Amino acid sequence: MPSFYEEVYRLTRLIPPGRVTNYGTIAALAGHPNAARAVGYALRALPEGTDVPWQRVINVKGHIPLKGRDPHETDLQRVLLEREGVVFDADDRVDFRAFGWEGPSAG
DNA sequence: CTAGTGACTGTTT
DNA sequence: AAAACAGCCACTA
Repeated sequence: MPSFYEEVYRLTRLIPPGRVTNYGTIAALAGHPNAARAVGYALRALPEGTDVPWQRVINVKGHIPLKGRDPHETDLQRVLLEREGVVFDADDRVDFRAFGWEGPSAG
């Protein structure tokens, strides 16, 4: 039985390029719809050179808060997403209605 | 097992 | 809309 972390990383890798999703979705796909906290905890533990597209996982606000983390990481998030084709709003936020990813079954 | 912490989210003021 | 409070889960000591 895979650990919660492995599930989170695995599901995060399923997110197609040019799409984004929130922690709640990943948590739900992992089997715990209210474990968004734990999802963020898992992604936070990821290194820089990881093969997990953590940048495609953002909060309901549309981005990752810079609290407790160097702006370099969060800034990289926007850069990576823009390189994938994701467009940011005037408030540096992503529109889930345009780039939101509900899950592998949703397509 | 108990206590503390956090890349979250929803409800209430 | 912004701030404050409560609920949830997993990791660490």
